[in-house]
Order: sequence, then C-alpha cells, then structure tokens
Amino acid sequence: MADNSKLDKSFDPTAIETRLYEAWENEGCFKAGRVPEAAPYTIVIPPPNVTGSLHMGHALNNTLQDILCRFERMRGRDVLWQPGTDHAGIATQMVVERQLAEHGNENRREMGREKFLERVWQWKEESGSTITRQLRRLGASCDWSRERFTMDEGLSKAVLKVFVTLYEQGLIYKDKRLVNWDPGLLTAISDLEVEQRETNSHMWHFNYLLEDGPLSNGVGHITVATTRPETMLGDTAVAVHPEDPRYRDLIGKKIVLPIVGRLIPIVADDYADPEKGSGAVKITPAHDFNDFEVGKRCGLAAINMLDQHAAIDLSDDAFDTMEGKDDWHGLDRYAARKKVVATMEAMGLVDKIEPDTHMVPYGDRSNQVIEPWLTDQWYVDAETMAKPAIAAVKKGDTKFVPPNWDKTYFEWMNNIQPWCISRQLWWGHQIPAWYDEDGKVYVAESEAAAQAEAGPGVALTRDEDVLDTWFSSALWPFSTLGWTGGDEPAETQDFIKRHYQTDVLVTGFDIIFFWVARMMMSGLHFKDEVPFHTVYVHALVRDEKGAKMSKSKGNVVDPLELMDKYGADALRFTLSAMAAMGRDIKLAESRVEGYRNFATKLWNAARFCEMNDCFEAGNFDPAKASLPLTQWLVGEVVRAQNAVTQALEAYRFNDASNAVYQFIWNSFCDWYVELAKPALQGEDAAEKAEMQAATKWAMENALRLLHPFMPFVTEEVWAKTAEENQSRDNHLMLDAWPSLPSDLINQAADGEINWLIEAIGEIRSVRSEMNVPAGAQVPLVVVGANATTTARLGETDIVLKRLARLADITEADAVPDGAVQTVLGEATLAIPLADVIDVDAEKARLKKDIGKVDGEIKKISGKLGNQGFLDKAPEAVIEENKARLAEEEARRDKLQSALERIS
RNA sequence: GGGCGAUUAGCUCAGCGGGAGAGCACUACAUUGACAUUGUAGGGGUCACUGGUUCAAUCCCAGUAUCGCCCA
Repeated sequence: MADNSKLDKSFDPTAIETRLYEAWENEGCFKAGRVPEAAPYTIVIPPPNVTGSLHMGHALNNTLQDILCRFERMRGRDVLWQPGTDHAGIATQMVVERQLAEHGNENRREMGREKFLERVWQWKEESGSTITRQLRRLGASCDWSRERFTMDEGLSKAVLKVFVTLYEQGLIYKDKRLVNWDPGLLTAISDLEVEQRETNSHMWHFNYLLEDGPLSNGVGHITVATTRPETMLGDTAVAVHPEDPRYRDLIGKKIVLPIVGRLIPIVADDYADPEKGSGAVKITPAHDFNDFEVGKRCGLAAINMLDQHAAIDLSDDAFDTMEGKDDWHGLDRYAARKKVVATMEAMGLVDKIEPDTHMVPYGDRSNQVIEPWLTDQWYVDAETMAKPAIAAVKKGDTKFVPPNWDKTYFEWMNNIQPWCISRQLWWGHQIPAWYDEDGKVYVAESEAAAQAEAGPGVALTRDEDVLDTWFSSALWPFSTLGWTGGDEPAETQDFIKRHYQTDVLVTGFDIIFFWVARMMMSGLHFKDEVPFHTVYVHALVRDEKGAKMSKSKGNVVDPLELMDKYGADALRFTLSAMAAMGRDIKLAESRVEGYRNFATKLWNAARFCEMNDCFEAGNFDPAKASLPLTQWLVGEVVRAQNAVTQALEAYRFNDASNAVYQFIWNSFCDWYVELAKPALQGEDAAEKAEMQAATKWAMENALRLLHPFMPFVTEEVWAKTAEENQSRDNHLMLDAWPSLPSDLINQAADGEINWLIEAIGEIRSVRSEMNVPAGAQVPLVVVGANATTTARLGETDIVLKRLARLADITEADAVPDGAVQTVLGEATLAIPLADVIDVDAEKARLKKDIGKVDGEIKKISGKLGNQGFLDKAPEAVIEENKARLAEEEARRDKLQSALERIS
C-alpha cells in the first residue's frame, strides 16, 4: 500500500487553525438566523472585560459554551451565541491613566472629562479587540456580526431607560451611607470588590478617662481596644453590653475623649461583646460599618475625620474646639496612627499594645486599604428586586447545574444589601440625574427632558458620577438582543421574542453574586421572565498544585502558550475532559499533551482510512451491515453517539469527552481497524467493499461526535478527505449530529466480536507472561470448544491468527503435553511450547490466576450463603451473582485441571 | 463564628448502595505496511479515620482528623 494520502504524516495544528476559522466566519457559519425555521438556541457570552486578555478561566468558560453551541448547531437548532465585551469602568480607566502617566501626558483631571473620554475610546478602538481575537483563536463560534459592547449606543439607551424607570418606581434612590471608599481610585466600590486580607498588626488598648473622675470604687477610666487608633478622633461614644456587670454603673456617664477633648457618652448596646477584650468598644459611626449601626440605634453623631485621600480632615464643626488641631489636619492616615499612639503614650493612656492578626479590607483592583466613608451615593433597592428572583429559582424557572449552587444564590439573595451603583469615575454610563441650584434632582433620559421638568431657564448641572459596570451587565441577556426599553422596531422585537429567554448561562461560581443574581433581578423586572432556564456553573481553573492562579504568585498557565504548543483542540479537549461538575480544575500540562496525542491519533486513523480507499467507497447503510465486524462497529458507533449525546444534554462534559475518546482510540483504532485490516487488504471484493464503506461511515461519525470538542482537526480531516468523496461538499460544523436508532445494536455480532477480543487478549497475556518472543508464531490448540466457539473459530481464523500471532489453530480433545493454557468461557486455549516451556513459571502463573478466581468465589458465595441477602436483595442481583459464581467456578475448575496437567 | 465542599493507584481526577476505574507516570517487550505524539502486556489501592443504618457501604447517616473555598 503506497502512502498516497493527502494528509501529511503528522498533524500540525498551527498550520490550519487560522485558515479554518476564517473560512467558517467568512462563510457565515456562526450566524444566527441561518436556519430560520429551526428552534432557536441562545447563549449570551459572559462578557470579558474589554481590557482583558485570555486567561485559563476564559478558555474553560468559552470552550464549554462552544461545545454546547456546536453540538446544538449540528442537532439542527438555530444557534445564537451572542458575543461582546464589558466596558469595565475601573479597570479600563486605570489602564488609560497608566498610559497617560507613562508617556508623561497631562493627567485625567488636567485634561478634563471630555478629552479623557476621547482617549479611552481611542484606546478601546486600538486595543479592545485583543480578547475577541483570542476567543477566535480558541475556536469560539460566536456570531461576531452581532458583537456588542456595554457602552454601545443601544445598550446605553437601555441603561438610561432602566435607570429612569427604576427611579420612577422608587427602586433607585439617593442616600447618605457608609460606602467602601477606595482612597487610591477615589471612588466607592462594592462589597464584592473588597478583599479581606489577613494582616499582622496590633491591637491597641487605650484608657479613656471619666469626666467626673474616679468612681467610689476607684475606677477612673474605661479601656477600649482598637486596630485603627487614628479613628479615635471621630469617636462619639464608648459602648458596653447592657448586661455586663463590670460596666453597669458606668452607662450614661461621660468620657473626655483624649487628644480631642470631646465629651462622649458610655452607651449600652448588644454589639459590645463582654467576652472580647475589655468588653468595651469605642464607637466611630462615620468610619466603621458596625459602629454606624450602633450610632443609629443610640442616636449618636457621625463625625467625619477623613478626606477622600484618607488623610485626616478636621473641618467638621465638631473639631472647632479641639486644641492644636492644625498639627493633625492633613496628616496621612498612617502618620496619624503613629501620632495618636505616641500622644496617648505621652499622656500615659496606653494600657497595652498586643500583636494581633486581623482582616484588613483591600480594593481588589487598586490594592489600597479601603476606608468606610460617609458619602452621598445612588442605590438600588436590591431587597425588593431580589424577591421575584428568589421565587423564580425556588419554583425551578431557573435551575442551577450542579444544583447545590442554588444555596449560594439564596444565601446571598436573602441577605442582600442596598446596591450602591454610583462610581466616582468618568468611564461608564453617566448617571442621568441633573441638579438645579437648590440641589433638587431631576432624573430623565435626556438633558432636554430634565430641563422640561425643571422648567425653562433653570440652570442644571449633571451628576458627575457613572454607574457600576455591573448595572449594564445586568441587562446583558436582553440589551444585547436589541432591547432599548420597548420602543424597538418590530423586527427587533421579533428577534428579542425569539431569543429571550436564553437557554443556558455558562459561568464560574465566583460571579454568581456579581452577575447572575443581578441578571435575574433585571430580567424578571423588565422582561417578566427569567433570563435563562439553566445556569451551568463550572469550576475554577487552578494550577497543578491547586493554588488559585495569580500573576503575583507567578503560577499563571497561559492558554495562548498552550495553544501554540499543542493546538487549540488539545487545550479545549483537556478543559472539557476535566470539567467534572463542582470541582476545581487543577491543570497539568501533561494532560494537554496527552490530548494532543489524541488529535494525532485521529489524524492517523484518517490517514489509514484514506490509504485504504475508504473515502471513495459507496454509501453504507448501517441497517444492512452483513459482516459481524461491521455489525459490531455499528453498535459501537450507536453506543458512542448515545453516550456523548446524553452526557452533553446533562452538561456532563467530562463524560462526553471520555466517551468519544474511548470510542475513537479504543473501539475504532485499537480494535476495529486492526480487525478490519485483513479484509481491507484482502481479495474478497464484496467483503472489502462493505468494510471500506463501513470504515468511512464510522470515521465520519467519529468526526461528527468529536467536532464540538476538537473543531479544527475534525474539520480539517473532513475537508481533506472530501475530494475523494463526491457526496460531501459542506463544512463538518454544519453537518448533522448522528441520530442512529439503538436497535442497530446487534447482539450476535457483539457476542462474536467481544469473544474474539477476549480470546486475543487472553492469548497475548499468556504469551507475554510466559516470555514468548513477540515475533514468534505459535500454534493454538483449543480444547473443549462448544459449537458456538467452533463456529467463531472458523469465522475469525484469519484475524485471530494475525492479532494473536498464531501459526495455526486446531481443535483437540485433550491438551497436548508441554503447553501453556488459559481459559476462555467453556474452552481451554493451549499453546504447546514443548521445547521452551518453563514449567515452574507456568505453575506460578496458573496458581496466581486460581488465587484471583478463588478470591472472587469466596466473596460471591459468601453473599449467596447469607439468608438475609437471599430474602431481601432484588431478584436480578441474586441471579447475577449466581451466574457469576457459576462462571468463576467453571473457570477455576479449568485452571485447576490445567495446573494438574503439568504437575 | 456561619455556610459549602474535599479526602479513591506515585500524580491529576472520575465513579457514588450489589464485580475498585481513566489519563499521565512506572516496568518489560516490540520498530517495513495509519500512528514511537505508537503498539502489546504488566505492577500498583484495608476508596482518610471511628462508629451507625442496611441482607449488602468507597457510596447513606453521625462524629473525628486534615485541607480548600465563600461569607461575617
């Protein structure tokens, strides 16, 4: 057989990936509406940050979505995979500001809002497509003609509409509350963007003196402990537990706040924990979330003592009477901390200082220590909006897969806090609120509308702040479809109706709070329907040792590098094979390498088919397979198809991957191809023709089943082998998913081929263990064969000889002398090795086998001897065990007589 | 402190009431016929521990230990 293959000797992914992807995209294969009569299937992509670059999490997330989309597309659905990116307020603004600084340009404030925003847009045009290019590299079959950006005109219009509507419904309001203030970025950030980090620091214990001097018992002070001494400047009380006997007499008394000189009360509040420290706590309502609540309960003032940079700011009236306040005003918070401690020490008011490890809040983007700070911000009444979103999951309108994630969802939704949506940034959707000179607010979709409301001639200024990026992301499942508030053109409305609700959201659990919950709330509120019926929650990708990948740890595995090295298909298959539900994925490069080898295996199997002229063969009707081997092959294809289909329907990506891997490597390559070789290269024309047709048919189905996982190599093989195959002129990605009926499985053929496989296995095993040289052709003598076995021996003579390396096969009544033996069903297989047999080795081998079988027999007969088992176990289980026992006992007898024969 | 989860072969992980599995790694053998990015054969596990439920437990329940993650 000449190597006439059009396929190169080995598969080179980098050479084909770009070309194939461009062909798919240019020919519109990814577009929604390609099959308008078909049922739609819709996924919205979790929009990556426009500043982003593909990391392993994206790779996993988008591989899984692509598998689903390609699978459903092949199943005939009209697939819309809606792509796009997110404007990522803080991240993007930081990138551009850093650039300005690097190039020595004027900074954001110097250049002004308008000019700065121009720069951001310019940056977006130049660099914003990095991530989408990388998604293409991965093979993502998104409908790029519909790509959206959260700052697009349409999406911005949706944001305005939603803001104004919620405001009118009383679900958005302005409030003065404590927020997490980032003194580096100078903006409020959400709870979810705050990272608590364990920090080694100290606990400072201060004595605060009573106003009226010592009590009759001699107690003249109360000791409070703090991890942030500088905040004492803003203290407005000391709280003790109402039941705490140590302090009962002190409640209502006053303290002179050291340094400041302010008189502050000792109040009773449950927040003070008698078990902790001294049992008394200083209360700084303007700079601590818990203290803020205590202050509200006890009617305390909230005195601000920090400016936006977290430097000391004593401009509040409360400091008017403080002596030497100019020494403090403007100090950095940490300088102030030192100064507070030093001053207290000088005053003799430090009780003790202990080392202490506690959590300190950091901004996850800026790395700055966050300060709770009292400001005016816009809020969404999340509690009200959460109610329908909770009910929808309870009712099952949206299901989490795996289901236990609903607990996380409920936990958060049931304890949801007002959602602070304003950010002191410039890049984002500017809040549509205008103020007149008296500070009265007008919320409207445009300045003109606000002006109309305010009346002519009233001077209006727009709120400077922008909205949290997640505010626009929350609308993603319908804003990307064209929704702008209900006033869309009819065509757009039809499109929205067709694709909303979407089918499944694929995401990591880390953004259930950030994003999923908020899409649920806004989807239900504005579309009266949950945005997706299923949320598939996948794992986080970690490094080989299980640590979270992070740049600072330097353990980041770059998916782009892996794709360069092993190909996109190998990376995709690895991620899919490891995407077992509810687990983290620890990525080892050896797995990627292994699946690269799998792609090569497929490639070479295709080469084999081609070299045997299989792709030129006629059509194959699986129902009319006449040879046991092709009948068996049909059964294997049907089983693989069922396994892959069922697994994907259940989002069991790992099972699906394993099923297709096993089918191709084990069933097709290891067994079918080897068993088919004699016929494919033989003289029997009819047999050869059927075998060729069956091989092509199975190979094509293998390509189909593997395509969602490995789109590139499968498409390439499909294309390369099309030239010989006149019936094929389409892309594999648009070909139909196999849907073969299960009754094509042929029991008789399975029996015969499985017997053959077992026979080959037994003989190979004996040969290997008895050190028969691999190349040696030995005779086989079958003893005690029944009629079925005799028939099978006749049928399979050629392949059995070839694969087990046998010189000839004969049947006999007795085992010849000097033979090694093994048992297959009722028959004994003997290989006479008179000259070379090592009797001791053979005895040892047989004894070991007998030992194994004895172990099984003991276990099973133990069960069957148990009356309880016989009384209570299901009939089928009892029967199965009886059958197994009989089988094992027969095997034991045969092995035993084999052993006796050589003893 | 509250919640969720994990502990199975050297490594990474499936399985989850009735015969312990995969990939990688390892050992031996094999290179003219698709493939050495290969083939064939093999070794390797008291399924963390202790109790309980059950005819039957790696699987269910309780507790212990260790390790993760989330929330406060």
